[in-house]
Amino acid sequence: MLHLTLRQLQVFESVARHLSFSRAAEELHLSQPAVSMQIKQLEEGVGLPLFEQLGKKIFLTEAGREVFRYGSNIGQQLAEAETVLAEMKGLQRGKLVISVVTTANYFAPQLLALFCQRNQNITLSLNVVNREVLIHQLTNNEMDLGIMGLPPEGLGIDAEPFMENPLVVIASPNHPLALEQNIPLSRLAQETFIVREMGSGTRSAMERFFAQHGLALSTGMEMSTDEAIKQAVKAGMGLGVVSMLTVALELETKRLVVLDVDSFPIRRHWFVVHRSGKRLSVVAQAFKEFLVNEAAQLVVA
Amino acid sequence: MLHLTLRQLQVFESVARHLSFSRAAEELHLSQPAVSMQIKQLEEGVGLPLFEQLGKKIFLTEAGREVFRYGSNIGQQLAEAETVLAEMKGLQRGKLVISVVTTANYFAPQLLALFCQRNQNITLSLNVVNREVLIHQLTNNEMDLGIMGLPPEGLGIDAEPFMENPLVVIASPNHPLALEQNIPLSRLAQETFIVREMGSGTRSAMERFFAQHGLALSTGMEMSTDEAIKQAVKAGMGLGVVSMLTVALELETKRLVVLDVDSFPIRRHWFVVHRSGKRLSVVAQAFKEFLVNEAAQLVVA
DNA sequence: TATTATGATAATCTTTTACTTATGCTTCAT
DNA sequence: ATGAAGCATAAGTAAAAGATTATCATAATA
Repeated sequence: MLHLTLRQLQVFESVARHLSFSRAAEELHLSQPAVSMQIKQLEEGVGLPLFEQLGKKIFLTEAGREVFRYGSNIGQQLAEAETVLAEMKGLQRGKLVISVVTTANYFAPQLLALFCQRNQNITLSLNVVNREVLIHQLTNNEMDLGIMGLPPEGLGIDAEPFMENPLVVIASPNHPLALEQNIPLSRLAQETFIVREMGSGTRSAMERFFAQHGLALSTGMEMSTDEAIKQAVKAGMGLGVVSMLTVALELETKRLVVLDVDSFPIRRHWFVVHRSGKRLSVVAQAFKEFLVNEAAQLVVA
Repeated sequence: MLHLTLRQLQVFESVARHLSFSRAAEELHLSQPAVSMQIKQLEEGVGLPLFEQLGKKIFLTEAGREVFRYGSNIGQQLAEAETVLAEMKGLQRGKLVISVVTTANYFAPQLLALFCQRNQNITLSLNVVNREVLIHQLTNNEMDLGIMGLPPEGLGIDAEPFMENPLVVIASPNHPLALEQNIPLSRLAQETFIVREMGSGTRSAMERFFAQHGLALSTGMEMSTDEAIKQAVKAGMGLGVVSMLTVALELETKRLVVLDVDSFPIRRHWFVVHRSGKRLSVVAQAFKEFLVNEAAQLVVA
């Protein structure tokens, strides 16, 4: 094994550049013998003379030229590493791995795009998965931050709310209840609901809500995306409970209406989550703060 | 300036590979705290955490991945340097810079070719220059070895003879003296000689020789190569004095003849030279020995 | 809940590193 | 031939590097 130190290479580089021990010593603010010793040790480590002295001039040997070449490469690698790491300390560079729950797909991309726009040179990876998978990723440390509506408890997860997430009842504009006001909650017991699959955060929240109010929920089809629920509701196959954010377009274009049911909307929040105890990178920390401080205004607008 | 040591990188590499401090400690035959400390110091030097611990598993941070990448590159450079240098210690690799005097161009390439053939992986650079330039290169250490017929004295040059270099008088086959035998040296005083330029080794040797024998040399044209002299002599423009080696072909094909002059041939040698005190590389040393031991037989054959 | 595995921390010791100054030797230039 | 320049060598020193063992904290596991 080649035994040498970076210090030796550094001193060697200076000597090779000046072709003078004394000049190198000056440059490095060392005594001349200190330089001689470093070179001597390097030569011992390498096992070959690196300089030859003829008269009062010194020259690089062939071996010296090789060491110079490799030493330069190494120096370059170090310099490059230094700048990259320096950039990572600031916000100039970094990688951010984010997973969001299916529903968040309606607004998360906007936020990420905006954040990346502000901080160039940040590489981003976005995964859209369902709640269960996200929890799995979270416990396995496969991501930096997650966005979800219903953080699991007791799994050592830090969750911070950053935006409202009202759940509303949607119906086709042709639905009998479409124009009514102050619909009593109990009235919904007669209706059929198109719901998300088990394990979905929206589904859980919805079930809990109805249970709390002593209502039996009659579920029709199960859909694995909010998009599918919207289509089914549009087609008049029943009512739906979805996040307000997912139906902005449909409301505007009158494809769907929000029913004015008592106790609705269900008040929930979006949370940014990460495994507790995880040391967030500079970038991750910045993104989290970005969400907490600005996301609410940005998405509304 | 990024402050880190190769030791730190080495330990880091092991930890990153095992994703375990304890495993790395085993591999490196160290105690676990020793590993912890190296990593800690590296992290301090870098200014960023390289690992994060979640539960009892550790993960590389983004910064850690970068350090791993650059560290690997550096390790690779070191390994490559090691093999190259190891090869240079043997004869498996090396570079040889040779300069030869113009006349030696008639036999030096054969020798070099043979040497390279025997020792693959040796890079060779051959310069053909005149005597003055060669001496200049020699004093400036611009080459490893030189081949010349008349080593300068008093310039701190080591010269070792390795092959005979007889100088003969050549003439056109039609020359009046062509068929004569035992031509007295004095007879040459009536002839015109085509000579090499001043500073040429052959020219110097020739002048010295005539002077020693009390003869005035009448010179005609000056030529800067032996080839040109041969052409002029062939054309009947005068006599020439050249190294025997340069006219082998012309003698065989009767384009030229060697005159049988008393005291001729001038007995000289080819010398392999280098600046005295120069540390010859393994390759240069080998080539020098090759010349001294084998060149004579090889070129004759 | 007790055990075990893993890493962090503390105290300590030895060795090596990275220098220094003083001095000597060689070569070049005056 | 004498001085100056340049590198090597020797002796000495303060700091650090690189370990060790012992102990502690934490989290997964049985």
